[in-house]
Amino acid sequence: MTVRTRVAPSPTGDPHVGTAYVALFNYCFAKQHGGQFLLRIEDTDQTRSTPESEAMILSSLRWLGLSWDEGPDVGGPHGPYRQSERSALYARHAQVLLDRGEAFRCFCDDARLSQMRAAQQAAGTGKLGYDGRCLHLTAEEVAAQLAAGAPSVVRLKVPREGMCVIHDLLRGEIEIAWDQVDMQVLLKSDGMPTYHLANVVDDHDMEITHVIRGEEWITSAPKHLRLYEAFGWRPPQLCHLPLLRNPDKSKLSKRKNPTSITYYQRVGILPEALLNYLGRMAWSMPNEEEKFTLAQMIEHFDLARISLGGPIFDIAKLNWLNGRWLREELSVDALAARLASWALNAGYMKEILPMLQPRLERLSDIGPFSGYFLSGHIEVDPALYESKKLDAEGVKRCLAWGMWRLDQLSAWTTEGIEGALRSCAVELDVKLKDLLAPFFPAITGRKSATPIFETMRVLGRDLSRARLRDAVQALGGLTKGQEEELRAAMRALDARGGEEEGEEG
RNA sequence: GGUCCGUUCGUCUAGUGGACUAGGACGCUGGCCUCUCACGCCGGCAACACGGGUUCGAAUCCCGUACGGAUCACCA
Repeated sequence: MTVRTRVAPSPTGDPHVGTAYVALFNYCFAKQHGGQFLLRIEDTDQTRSTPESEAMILSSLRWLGLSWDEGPDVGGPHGPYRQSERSALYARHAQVLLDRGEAFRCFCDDARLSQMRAAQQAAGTGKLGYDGRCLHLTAEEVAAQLAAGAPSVVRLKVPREGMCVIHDLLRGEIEIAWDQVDMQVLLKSDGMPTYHLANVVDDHDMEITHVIRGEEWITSAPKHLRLYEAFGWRPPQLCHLPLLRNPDKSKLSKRKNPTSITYYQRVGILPEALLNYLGRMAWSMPNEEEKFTLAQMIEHFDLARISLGGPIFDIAKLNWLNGRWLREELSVDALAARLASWALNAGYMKEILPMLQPRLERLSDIGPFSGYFLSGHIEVDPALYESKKLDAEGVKRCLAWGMWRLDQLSAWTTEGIEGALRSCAVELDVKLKDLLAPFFPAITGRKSATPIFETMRVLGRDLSRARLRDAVQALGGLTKGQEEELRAAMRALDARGGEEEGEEG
């Protein structure tokens, strides 16, 4: 049996380092066993998935040097590799489950479900999850509802007693009582599958032998095992990797740490070094060498060398490792070539020069003027943030509010940035000029500079965000209370709420 | 809160019952090298969460406690 592993990112945001981390381990495991590694796009969430995000994920993983034997761009015998193109397959399989009595139609709407949850919460018995109301519908009742055009979902039947035993390659046997497992929705009312159904159907169809994914999936493993059983399929080996953490130990998130691969690319981390560092997360070479290539990692890879405590993503150590790669592996020629492909090239010059040209008196002015277009982080000088119109708290509020509004932008364009910041000024009831004042030092390190919207656009979302965050932090940061208050105010302003990124593993 | 997973220096980790006076690396720090800085080299600080067992012997095995994390969606 050939080993086949996969990484299955959801194209709902920036390419996440966690995705690369999980991809790396899957890749090494497969390659070491002479097997295949595939890439599958889990875009069943129609409202959040975007083609731009998918493209960035693919190019980021390629940039790192990871390649896949089968995937949406390279094809393969088990395609398509994009779940949105496989809908018919899931609907068919949901029907099989319905026919076998392993699943049931459910007509409960949002209102009833939230009412049910509220009641369960109030009862405080600790028993949560779908109460099984539609489980008792007769075939006639279901047919009648369907005929009447009532929207419905398909839910999985789950035993109400007994234990589910998960065999985890890293942790041994994990037992979870079936009554802790919800009767998961498999097919949404829009006809799309949920992650759980699509994942199981695809892993089986694509002959995945080992599912190596993040620890966050442990508690839904019983649902997956139940599905394999219901279909009569043999489940793959499961292996749950420890999660990458923020310095405060919580799951790595962009609110607290840069998480986008493109950020690390932008600040000048070499792909080899980032991959190397990710390989050092929870794993070590037998000889404890810190620096190694992908080929060396494959050669020595061993699941037994994975430690289970969640590693904190430490940028200081990543920087040190990157420095070693820079000075130990690159000749001056090679370094020059790297710098050229990074930013010291005509393409990038042509992006920033239109902003610079009107401000130049001598060619040499390019030095002081272009510094912030090439730097990573900017040193924060509090004096530059002093404002006649706003107090220190007001300045921080402008920066934080603007940063969050910018986060909500789906496309990072000059117009989008301008629009977002203009509405911030209205929302905070300050003049645009006063709102923007602290953005100049935060983004460029100067009180005045090139046009801020276009400058931020060129710098990119990740770096702009990181610099804004640095500024807020260096100005004393927001207290938990202030942050909560501000976020609440923002939530109140827009009834809806956009939230954090998520990805498979 | 229920369930599950985890716990070795601040951080990444080595360690799979005796070789542990717990090793390496980042960071911090003292020094050397040196026109400065960086690199490099030498040194220092710093950890087995706690309590019970099992054993001749426990960082390593078992139980409990504490702490941390994840998860409880028609998101993945």
